[in-house]
Amino acid sequence: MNNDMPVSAFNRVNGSNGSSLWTPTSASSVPFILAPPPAGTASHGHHQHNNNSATSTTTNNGTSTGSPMKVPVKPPPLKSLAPLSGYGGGQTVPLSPSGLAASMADRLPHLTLPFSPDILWRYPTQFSALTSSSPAPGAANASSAGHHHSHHSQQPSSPHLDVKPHLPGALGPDPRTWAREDVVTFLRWCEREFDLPGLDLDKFQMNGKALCLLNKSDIAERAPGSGDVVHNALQLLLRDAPYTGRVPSSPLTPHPHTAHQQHLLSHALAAAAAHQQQQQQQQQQQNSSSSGSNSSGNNGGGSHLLSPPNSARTPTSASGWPSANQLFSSADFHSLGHLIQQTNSVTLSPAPSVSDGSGNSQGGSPSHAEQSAAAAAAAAAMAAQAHINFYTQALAQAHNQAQAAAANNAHHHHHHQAGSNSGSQSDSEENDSVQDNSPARSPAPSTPIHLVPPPMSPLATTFGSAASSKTLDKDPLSTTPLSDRGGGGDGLDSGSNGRLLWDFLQQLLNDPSQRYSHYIAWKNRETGVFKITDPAGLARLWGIQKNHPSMNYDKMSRALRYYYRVNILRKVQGERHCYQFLRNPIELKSIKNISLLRHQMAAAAAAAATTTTTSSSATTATGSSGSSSTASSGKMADSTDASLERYSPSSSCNAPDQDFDAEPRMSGFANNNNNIEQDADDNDCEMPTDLSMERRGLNGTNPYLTTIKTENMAS
DNA sequence: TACCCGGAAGAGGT
DNA sequence: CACCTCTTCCGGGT
Repeated sequence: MNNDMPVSAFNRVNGSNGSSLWTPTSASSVPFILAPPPAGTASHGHHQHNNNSATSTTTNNGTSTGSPMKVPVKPPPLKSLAPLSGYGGGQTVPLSPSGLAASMADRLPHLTLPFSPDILWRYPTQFSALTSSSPAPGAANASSAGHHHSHHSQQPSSPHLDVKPHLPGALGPDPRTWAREDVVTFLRWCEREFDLPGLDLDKFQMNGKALCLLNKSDIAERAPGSGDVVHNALQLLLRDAPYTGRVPSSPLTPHPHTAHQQHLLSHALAAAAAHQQQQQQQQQQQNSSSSGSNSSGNNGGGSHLLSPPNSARTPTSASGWPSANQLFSSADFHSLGHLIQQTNSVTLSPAPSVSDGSGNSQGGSPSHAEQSAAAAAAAAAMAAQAHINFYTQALAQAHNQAQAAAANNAHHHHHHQAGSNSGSQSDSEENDSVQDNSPARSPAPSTPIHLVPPPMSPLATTFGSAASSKTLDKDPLSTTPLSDRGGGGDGLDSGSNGRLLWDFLQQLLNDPSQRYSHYIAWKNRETGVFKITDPAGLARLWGIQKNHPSMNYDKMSRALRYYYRVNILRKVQGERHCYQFLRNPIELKSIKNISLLRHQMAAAAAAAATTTTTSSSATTATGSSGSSSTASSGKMADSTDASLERYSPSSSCNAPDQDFDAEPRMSGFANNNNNIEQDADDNDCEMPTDLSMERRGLNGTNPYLTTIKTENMAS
């Protein structure tokens, strides 16, 4: 039985045509690279029977007989590129095994995409236009958000936003050198550029240096509703500030603080983008009235939204982010971090068992977490907006270039087709990539893919998502394989970059050159429905990516099933190897970012906590609700709850749904926009957050889910 | 048979 | 050390 999501869940908005919707690519960004398969990749095999227990033992070593070898060595096979991945990136390019090393190096330098796909991903709407080819007016904005990318060849310094160029000429490049008047000038500029509500300049009677010392929350206090934007803009300036004693952080090598901030920013941006989109949509709606879908895709189009399952839910509107906006207004902006915590990210954790205390989570209290999340999102949105403005042009340009490149490549690819495998690839664009071409491997050509890293730097720079933050300067490629990389250098997100299965799939699906279409392809991008055309081959690629040579479709599909409970994916019933993404790119991105952040924060918190006492204080801190707080360390209490609820156990999500096809849903989708309001609650499913399901009880879950699921529960 | 489902235990990374 | 995201196995269903 599948249950898929709650029926209602599906709504999605489509945008106009969808092109844009999912388009963008991957999620994240990260390009990942697949290295050639280790020589022996085995495909599967093994099964050891032993159950788990055995397995464990097995682990690495191949000890266990059966088991295979898991990675005999950790091959370096894949590597993902870094983080920048996150956003940055770009595109990936397939490499052929053979050429990897060399190619990597080469590639790095120029990544193909001018801009990272992320942008698209994040700001589909805007891009849609772009994508579609026409530069959309609104579209322009997107750029910044995405960040990264933009410049092809050159490194953009920070792709993200370059605020500088837009600043009043009077302002010096380094905020730290600003006088009071400059601060005022800057703030006024922010008001104009970002349409901020109105800043109380009296609260910013300080010089630039002092302003720079304010943290996000400080600024937020002084500028409710706009603090994040101001802060983000300021951080951008700081980041790029040439002089100062500070380290200039290059995008690539951000320094810690910066990185962290950027990280946060990236989240914010993503949210912001969403927010912006929503606003746009709302406006459009208002204007057009309720036509509902948007017609053209204008920029704002709301296209793309996949909303999650519950229809109601997602207010997401085009933007995908649900409520953010709503909340936004009122919202308090806490620090993003705080928000994030509350928010919960998505986690795929184990099943829920706990009941949540709340019971309704959503209903009642969802609030904090949600609100905060919303607030965060909103803040982010604002920031994003700003960025967007900045970058719009850049993006458009980038986009065009990208397209051009794509065109070039076009020849290569083969699309699916059979044989192909091909790979060919292009070098051109992507750079060199090598592609491999390879030989065929089994079913699919298997070639390993290489995904090229993103343009790197860009992302790295700023926002890049979490990931980006870290950066990898080095060459990602060379760096380690995913797994390995973790620690060291970049690390960023390890979590993300291609490391997350859904992210990986998104990247393959959105490969501009369609190089992986014989492994996996969209059936309906607008609705997020895709088909795994070569299960074995895809599993192999995934195995390579994760360094699990024994990966097979069975295992990979198990991983996919974990996404059901989180409402990231659902199975399209009746069609083999056919699944559907339940969240739009923006949401996914957010999930990813939130997840990363949360992770980081949790770690930090844990560390701190250990030192201090966790107990009391912790609770308060975390939860607004304060309720459970149970496990301190664990997830954040409140959020958790909330999240849990939301995600309640798998069952919850899964509703019996029926058909899926894209179509049906689509329509639903459209609705979303409208829904925005209500949904705060709905979020449940939607936002995401947390995948984790910790074992929380199902019960509490949100009503929404609950109802839906009832049945499932049974199981 | 092949796919699909989800529980359980654990690995590995952060 | 806790958490996250799978990975590995498995029994059961379609």
